[in-house]
Parts: sequence; C-alpha cells; structure tokens
Amino acid sequence: MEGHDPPPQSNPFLFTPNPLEPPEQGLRDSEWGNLFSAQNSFLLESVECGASSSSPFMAQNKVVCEEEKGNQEKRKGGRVKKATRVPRFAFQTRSADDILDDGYRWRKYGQKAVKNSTYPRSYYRCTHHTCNVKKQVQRLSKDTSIVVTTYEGIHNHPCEKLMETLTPLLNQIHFLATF
DNA sequence: CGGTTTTGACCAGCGC
DNA sequence: GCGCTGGTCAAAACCG
Repeated sequence: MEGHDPPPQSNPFLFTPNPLEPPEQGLRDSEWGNLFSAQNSFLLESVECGASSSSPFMAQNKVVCEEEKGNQEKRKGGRVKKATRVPRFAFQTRSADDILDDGYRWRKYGQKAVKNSTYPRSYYRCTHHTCNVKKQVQRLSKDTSIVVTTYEGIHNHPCEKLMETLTPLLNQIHFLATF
C-alpha cells in the first residue's frame, strides 16, 4: 500500500465495519455484515490513490480495512483445519470490472450467492504454488459500481507484474553501476 | 494439452 | 437437533 497521504475529507467510501463500534456513516447494513463475520473486528484506514497509473487497480479510490484477529482455515468442504492468525485487508473499489489487476495471478475456486446481496461472492486463490493467499470479491448491491475485494494472508513471493517492470530497470542500474 | 472457470455438493459453525 | 449460511472441494466444461 503506498501513496495514501491525503486525509479522508469527505470520502464517500468511509465506513466502519467493526461491529463493536456502530458505523456513523457509509455502509452500515448487512452488506458488511455479510462480508465480514461478526467475530472479526477491523482496523480502518482511508486511502486515496492518484489516477495516474495505467492499472485500473491503482487508479481507484479505495478504503482499506485491516484485521489481525484470528480466523480459521477451513479445508475439505468447509472443515476447520486449524485456527490461524491471518491478516485480512478489504478494498472498496469503484470499478466496472470485478477483477482488479493487482499484479498477482489468481485462480477462482468458488462462487457463492450470499444473503441480502444481489451479486454473488467470488473466491480466489493465488496461483503461486507456495503462496496461500486468498481473496473474496463481491459487488455491492447497494451501489453496483463498487466492488469489495477482501485479501486474506500475505504473499510470500514478489508481484509478477512488478518484477516484470522492475527487472529491466534493475539490469540497467546494474549495468551502469559497473562503470 | 494445461491452466482456468463453473457449479453442484459437501461440511462446519452458528442461532434458534 | 435442525436449518441456514458461508467457505471449500472437485469434476466437468471451457479456452488459448
């Protein structure tokens, strides 16, 4: 996460999904309740990105949620394998596309219709063999232009697209450094 | 042909 | 205990 200096003046995306603290504005209904289970609490941070990037992901305004509370890893048809401490980050993005180009490669492993929401929730896993990061993508029924993406876990490998961009630059720097 | 998506089934947690 | 719901699996279909 970078470039989040501007204060969240009248950010239309401001919300407080922490069930312990009732929201004062923004989303306050069951939509967030659906996205995040009641036992989770969130640390919120407002983020606004510049619109200079070619990536649709970077060009959007968004809100970041972060949570470090323990959640359970499930296996084989929803069976709980173990309780782990997995960081989660939720992005709210105004986009026509459900899939954000965040530089990583994702494989869809499920889609589910959720209660009180017109749109289904999609489940993705990072395709990198050693990486166990997941994300959930859901479009808000209240504002269909907004897509909520929830990341679970941290990538243990570099971003492919970022490396693609940086590698020639690094090579050039290395070449110039030899003089 | 290999990787990805779709989709129905399965399972655990939770509330009643 | 039962039904509802969310998360995941896995086989089949799809696609480049």
